[in-house]
Amino acid sequence: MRIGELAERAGTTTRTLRYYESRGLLTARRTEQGYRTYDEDDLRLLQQIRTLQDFGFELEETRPFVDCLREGHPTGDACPASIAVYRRKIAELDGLIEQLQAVRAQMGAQLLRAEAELPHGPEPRCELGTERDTGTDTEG
Amino acid sequence: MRIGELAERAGTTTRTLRYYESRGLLTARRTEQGYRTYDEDDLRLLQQIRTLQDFGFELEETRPFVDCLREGHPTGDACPASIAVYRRKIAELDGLIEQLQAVRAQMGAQLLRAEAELPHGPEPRCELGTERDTGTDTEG
DNA sequence: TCTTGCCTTGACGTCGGCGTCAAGGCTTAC
DNA sequence: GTAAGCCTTGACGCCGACGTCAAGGCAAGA
Repeated sequence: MRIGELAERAGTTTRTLRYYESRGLLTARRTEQGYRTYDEDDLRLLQQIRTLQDFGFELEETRPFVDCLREGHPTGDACPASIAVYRRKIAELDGLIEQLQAVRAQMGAQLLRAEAELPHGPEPRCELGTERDTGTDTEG
Repeated sequence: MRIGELAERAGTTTRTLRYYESRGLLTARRTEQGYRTYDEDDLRLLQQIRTLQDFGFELEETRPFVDCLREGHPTGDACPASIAVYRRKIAELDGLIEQLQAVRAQMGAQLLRAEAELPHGPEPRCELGTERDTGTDTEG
């Protein structure tokens, strides 16, 4: 298939595929006329990249998975290098989540304080019955 | 005080302060020589901005807090507009945390699966005695 | 033949929050 | 007088993952 079809099947754009190629992640055969052509393996490789991107991976971080697939493994994470990246990203995620939860807690406290100090009391944003609940729960 | 001192006291750079000024967030009086001068109120305003930035606010989102302080309120969140931003950001945070936790769970599962399918079993990354500890610390 | 629609390469634009450099002015110390 | 150290404005650079535009080639259909 050519670049337009691959892009559409993967739910992305031709620009993105050319960009991946420029980064050395997605190579293409060429027709005599210079058109890029791809096969189903390329589609799988591309889907792997997109999945990881959706997970928040930077492009460079997808490279071990791409290499793994290129080596003939059935999945991109069937290699130690990919697994190492998984581990690193999970640790990053855990740290980030922890940070965000801390910020969330601080902001929640600030909000409560600020609301309490407002001249006219806790601003009735929208009347959900009474003030029994603000709708936000602080579960861990 | 002049820009250098303010920057240092706020733990930031002169470039940043000029940038804030260009965005209309931090105004300055001028000496006859054209030097920017600031007072303690400006420092407080700047600290407010920096705190919010640390919370992950975009500059534009700090504007209501800045306006609030300029109106003479003791804190930047003593105004309805600021509180509205708090609420929005908290909702954003909650959504983001939820997303990240979902991604985290998926990646954890993927990692387990991939490890299990590795030829030589679950890769002994490094032998830390036994598996008594995963060693995650919370960086600042 | 002409239009339509795919493809090519190349190159500049975007966004946010600054970093960094250039060229120069003011003041103070030596 | 000159070097140091502050300040000024202006402008380009950076990062990541592309978007978008330009100018043109190739193929298929009316």
